[in-house]
Amino acid sequence: MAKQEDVFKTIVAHAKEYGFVFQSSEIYDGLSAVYDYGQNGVELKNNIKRYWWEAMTMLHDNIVGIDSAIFMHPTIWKASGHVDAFNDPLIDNRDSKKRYRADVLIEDEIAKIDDKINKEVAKAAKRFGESFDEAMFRQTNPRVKEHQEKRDALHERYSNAMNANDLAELKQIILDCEIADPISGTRNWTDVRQFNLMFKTEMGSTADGAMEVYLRPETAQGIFVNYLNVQKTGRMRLPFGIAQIGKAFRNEIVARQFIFRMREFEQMEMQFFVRPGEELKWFDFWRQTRLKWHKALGLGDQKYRFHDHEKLAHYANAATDIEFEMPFGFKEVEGIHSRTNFDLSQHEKFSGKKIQYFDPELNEGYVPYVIETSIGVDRMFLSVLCSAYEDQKLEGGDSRVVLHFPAALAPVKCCVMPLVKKDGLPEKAREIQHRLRFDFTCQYDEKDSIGKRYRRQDAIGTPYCITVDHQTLEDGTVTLRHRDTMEQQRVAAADLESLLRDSVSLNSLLKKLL
RNA sequence: GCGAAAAUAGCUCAGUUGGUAGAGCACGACCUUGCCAAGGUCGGGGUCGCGGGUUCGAGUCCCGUUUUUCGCUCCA
Repeated sequence: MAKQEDVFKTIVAHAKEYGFVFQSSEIYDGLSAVYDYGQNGVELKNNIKRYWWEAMTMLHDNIVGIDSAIFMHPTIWKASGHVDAFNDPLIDNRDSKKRYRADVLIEDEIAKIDDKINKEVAKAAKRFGESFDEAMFRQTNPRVKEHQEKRDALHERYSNAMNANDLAELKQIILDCEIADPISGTRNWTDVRQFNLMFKTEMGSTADGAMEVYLRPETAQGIFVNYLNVQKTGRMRLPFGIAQIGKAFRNEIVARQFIFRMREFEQMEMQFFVRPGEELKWFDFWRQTRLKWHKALGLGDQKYRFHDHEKLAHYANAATDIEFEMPFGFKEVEGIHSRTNFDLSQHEKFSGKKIQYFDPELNEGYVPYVIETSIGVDRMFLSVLCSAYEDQKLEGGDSRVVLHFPAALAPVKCCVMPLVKKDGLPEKAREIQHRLRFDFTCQYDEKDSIGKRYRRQDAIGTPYCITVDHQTLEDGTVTLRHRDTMEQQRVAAADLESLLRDSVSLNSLLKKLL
C-alpha cells in the first residue's frame, strides 16, 4: 500500500511536469482543492468528453444534448433538496477529534429527558394499574413535572436558535446542558460551524435588488428543469434521454486526493426518462451499457467493479457505482441511479407547472421516471492517467516513463522529427507535419538526440513518432515508431494519414460499443 | 475542520553553533554525434511560501498565515 501511495505521488508529479494538471493560482500559493488543466491535460480531457458525448448523442437516436447555465433559479435547489440537506451545524470535540451535528447532540439530549419522563410515568402506570397514556395524563409527580419543564424550555431554546441560525447559541446550549462527547467523555468543544455545500453569490448589481443564487452543485437539475422544453421542441417520445457536460461546484469540507475530489469539477450526466414501472429494467440496461463504455477503453477489465448501494438516497429506488481501481484503491468514477419521479415531481410542486408526459400508447399522462448516469470527468481523467502510467524497465538497464493512453484519447497523436538538424531534413519534416496537422494533433521536434525525443513523446503518451532521414529525401519513406512496442516500420510518407486515422480516431472506440 | 510533518531554481535536494545561497538534472544558444535520453563550450533562472518578531545580522530561532502530504472526520 505504501508503495502504491508512492506511485500515486509520482503520477501527480508527472502530471504537473508534463503539462497535464497544475494547481490553481499556484503563483499565489495555490487555492485548495482547485486545479487547472495544462496544455496536454486539456487535450486528454476534451477527448474523454468527446468520447462520452458521441457515445451518448450519436449512437443513441433517442438521446439529445443540452448545455444549461450554471446559474439557476434558487428555488430549484429547494425543490431538489440541496438547500435543506446541506445546512448542518457541526461541532468538533477536540479530544476525540470526532465531529458531530450540533442539532443532533441537542436532540439526543432532549430525547434523554423524554426517556426519563417515560420511565417515571411507566413506573407510575404499573403501580396504579393504569395505561401509559392515563398515567401521563394524570401524573402529578413533581420530578416528572420538573423534567417536562426542563425539556420544554430546552426545546424552545433549541428551536429558536435553529430558526435564527444562531450558532453561538447552539454551542451555549451544548455547554449549558453539559453534553459530553460519548467517546472522549469530555466537553472540550470547538465552536459550532455551518457547512453549506453550495457556493453562494449574488445576482443583480444593486444591494437591495440582489438575489442570492448558488453555483450549481450538480448538472442534473439543469436537465430536469428543461425536460418540458426538450421533450416538446424535440418531439421526443419516451423513453428518451438528455445529456449534458458541465461544471459543478461543491464546497467540500475536506477535498483531497488530487483531482479526485475538487471544489470545482466537471460532470457528464445523462437523464433517461422512462415509463413508471419500467425504471428497473432501464436501470439494468444503463448499468451494462455504461460498463461497456468504460471497458472499451481497454484500461483493464479487472480494474472495474460495481458497488451497489444498500442505503439509498431519498430520491432513489436503486443505485450503483462503477468503481475504478486507482492507486489508492477502488474509487467511484460513475454513479447510476434510478431517481424515480422525485425530481420532476418536486419541480411540478415548486414551480406550479405540470410536468407530465402524455403516453399515446397507454393513452394517459404521468410524470416520467428517471434513470441517471453521472460520471465525473476529472475522475475519469484520473483513471485514464493512472492506468496509462508506466515506469518501464528496458533491456540494458535503461528505463523510460511512458503513458499508454488509448490512442484515441492521447493529447498528441504524432510527432514528426528530422533525424538530424541539417541536410534539408528539418524542412522535409516540417512539410510533413504541416500536412498532418489538418487531421491530427501533430507536433514537431528537432532538439536533442532522436532517442531523447522519443522519450519525451513517450512521457506525454504520443502513440506515433515519424522520423525523417536521408532516405526520405530519396524515396519519400519515413520511419513510423510505435509508442508501446518501440518498434519501427518503414512506410511511405504519403500513406501516413490512412495508416494513423483508424487507430487514433474515436470511431475505433465507438465501434466497440455496438 | 482537528492533529502531525513539510515548503530553498522548472524538478530532486544540499546549506555547519545564525554571518548576504549551491549541486545534479531540466531550460536557452552554438559546436559535435545521429534510430531509442543524460558529449563539449557558454548562458538565463532563487527577495529561501507569505507576514510579523528576536538579533548588529535570519534560509537557519520564535509567532501567525497559506499551501501540500499523512491520520482522523465528512461525503447525494
